Amino acid sequence: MVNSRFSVAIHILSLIATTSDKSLLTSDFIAGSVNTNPVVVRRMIGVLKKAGLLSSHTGMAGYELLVEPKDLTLLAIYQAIDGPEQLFAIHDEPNPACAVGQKIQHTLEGVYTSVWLAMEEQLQAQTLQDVLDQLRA
Amino acid sequence: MVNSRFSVAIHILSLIATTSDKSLLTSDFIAGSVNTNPVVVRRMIGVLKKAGLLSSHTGMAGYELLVEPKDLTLLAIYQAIDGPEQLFAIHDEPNPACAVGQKIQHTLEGVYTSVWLAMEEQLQAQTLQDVLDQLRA
DNA sequence: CCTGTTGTAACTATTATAGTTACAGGTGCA
DNA sequence: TGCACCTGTAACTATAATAGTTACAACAGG
Repeated sequence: MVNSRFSVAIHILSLIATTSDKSLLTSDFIAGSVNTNPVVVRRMIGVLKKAGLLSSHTGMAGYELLVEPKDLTLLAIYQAIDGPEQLFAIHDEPNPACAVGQKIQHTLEGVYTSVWLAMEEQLQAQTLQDVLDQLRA
Repeated sequence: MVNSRFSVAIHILSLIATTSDKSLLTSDFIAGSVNTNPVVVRRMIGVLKKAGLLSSHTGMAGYELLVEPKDLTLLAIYQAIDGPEQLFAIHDEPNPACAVGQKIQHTLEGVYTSVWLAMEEQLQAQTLQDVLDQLRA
């Protein structure tokens, strides 16, 4: 099980997308919905902002999306948070004197790449708008 | 990034599958190839044994696969290790008084399920034999 | 009986994640 | 101008997962 940052990021972006009164959108308000600490929210928002997904201004309430929900794929959100993440860790320094140890890392990389590509395809196929539609349903 | 247990498990199973002289197969020998502690190996083997993938006998060197490499999918290995794992964590107790908070968990579960199914398909499509072939190549 | 092995419990170390406190500095309004 | 409220960020703590280690009981086979 991986961390919950992806879930929190989607929650935050959904909240920003669905709240029309921007003056309500403070880190404190968002933290109340996510049920966490305002600083955790501001930290996450800083990451999403750096990735160009939203804007904010010091000292002023109100966050705004910079990408239309229908154009914002979950993959873009995922990448904003975790960067070019690797799915599974590979144990380092297996014994190079062993036939298996020598090639296992490269082999596993191939295996994990195919798994990751399948995942990526799914994340690419879903947008924030899809999430919003399901939230409304 | 997830832990390296999946990688270690595949390494161990590959080693067992490719070592014909079973008397060499001690937890110490395997640990030397993986580059970890013998106890870590024995612990992992205990899990794989419990899942019915291999056999061992107290006090006696030599592990043996109970499933043919061509019939042993990576999914089976994955499930042996992590059980019915969830891919991404979902933050708990989002605010039920909020429209987003109220439905986000269920929505995210749907999203993550679709991602997991794609992953599962990939893991199901590859067997230990495929790994062995790549190790030999 | 002795050596080497497995199976396990118990402890420590390391790291990632999340939560918290604190505060500098911006914003806008009375 | 002063004040209340906000963001951005650093620094620290708490918790939990993972891996590594030590220790030892029990078994196998010469």
